Amino acid sequence: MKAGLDKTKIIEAAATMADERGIANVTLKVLAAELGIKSPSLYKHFSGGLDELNKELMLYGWHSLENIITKAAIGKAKDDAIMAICSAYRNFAAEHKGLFEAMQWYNMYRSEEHLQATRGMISVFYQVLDAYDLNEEQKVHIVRMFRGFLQGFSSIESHGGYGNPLSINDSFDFALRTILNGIHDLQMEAEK
Amino acid sequence: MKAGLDKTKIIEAAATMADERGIANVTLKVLAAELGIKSPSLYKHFSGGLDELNKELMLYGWHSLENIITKAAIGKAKDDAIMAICSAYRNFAAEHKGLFEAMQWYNMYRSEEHLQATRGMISVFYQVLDAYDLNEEQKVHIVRMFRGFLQGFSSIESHGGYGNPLSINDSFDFALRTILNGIHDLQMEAEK
DNA sequence: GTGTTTAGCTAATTATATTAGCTATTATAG
DNA sequence: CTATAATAGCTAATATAATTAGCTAAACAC
Repeated sequence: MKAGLDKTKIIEAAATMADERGIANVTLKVLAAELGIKSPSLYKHFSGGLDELNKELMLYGWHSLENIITKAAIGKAKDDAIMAICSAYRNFAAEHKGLFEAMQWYNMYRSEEHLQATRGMISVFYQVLDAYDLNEEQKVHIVRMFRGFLQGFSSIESHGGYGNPLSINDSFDFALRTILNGIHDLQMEAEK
Repeated sequence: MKAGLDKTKIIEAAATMADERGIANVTLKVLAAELGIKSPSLYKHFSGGLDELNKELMLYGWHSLENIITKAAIGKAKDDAIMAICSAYRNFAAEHKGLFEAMQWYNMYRSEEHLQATRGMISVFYQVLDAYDLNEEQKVHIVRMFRGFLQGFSSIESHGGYGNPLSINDSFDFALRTILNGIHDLQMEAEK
């Protein structure tokens, strides 16, 4: 009973490690070494082993992202708020490549917990959209579009999939403006 | 020299298996068993082992997708062509969950080959966009937006990440219309 | 036909995850 | 405070997958 470890500390260490070496290189062995313990000891905290650790990493990641975009939206509304949370999302993915990987990668074949984990982040989008004159169905479509775009764009960008790095910011802005225009169009229809 | 295997046959078998059980469950052992050989024999075809197999799977996936969206665009132009290739992309992801996983998952820390692999698919988008009056920079932004959206949307959908399954088609249509409107707006500016 | 390549094999090695069982430290009941 | 219970850590052992080494026989080249 030397290293005063708990689940949280271990998950944070694993997240840091994932960002540094990639999620695939976070093994129980090397994680334990980093924490100054032996790998079997990790089972005292995660009886489900590596699998459970990955799941917790996924949950931790989505909760972190939720917090970050929530803070990004403070004091902002409408288009400003949307741009803020989208940028925060993108930055999070860029700064936490490994964790972001875990957030998507893990979810294979386990949608239940993943749905739960993303619920908080999604509700931030819905709250921001409440400031617009949109019906429920429209909001669903818009949130899904944002989620799809943000996840894909961030993922591609993180992996260096966008050849020319020069204007990625411009591409991101272009995309956000395009979606915002779509929202504005729905507004105009509603006002008729 | 019994089983007349070659790289292509092995990759196709691995792809099928990935779609059935998930990419993480495609092990050399079980793949070899499926092919009627022993796992060390796979090294005669892939000296790089599992790693190389995954890379080949990634390449195979992007080339397949390229072919599929190319065919989807035949006889179509402008908005029709775009909708066709986007739907084909989405369907491909839905029908090849495991392979699609490999296409994204693998690329971690190896962007070179991934860039090569996606080039073909990307050029299909550029060709379709040639029918519009857009400058090069605008095309870059639009293609990046499509890629981001399609990858993220398809990935989330495949993993059951969109809670209510009822209107996912509508959400997809909404998103495509939104992006197309963005393109049309650029057109109108160009005509001034 | 003889010689070479090579796709397959078995056996052995390495690496990781995981389980079992032990121990000492911490926490708790009295 | 002391006795007792939990538990975080350990070592040793097991299981499974990837990989390497070296062998063999089928296919092929001439």
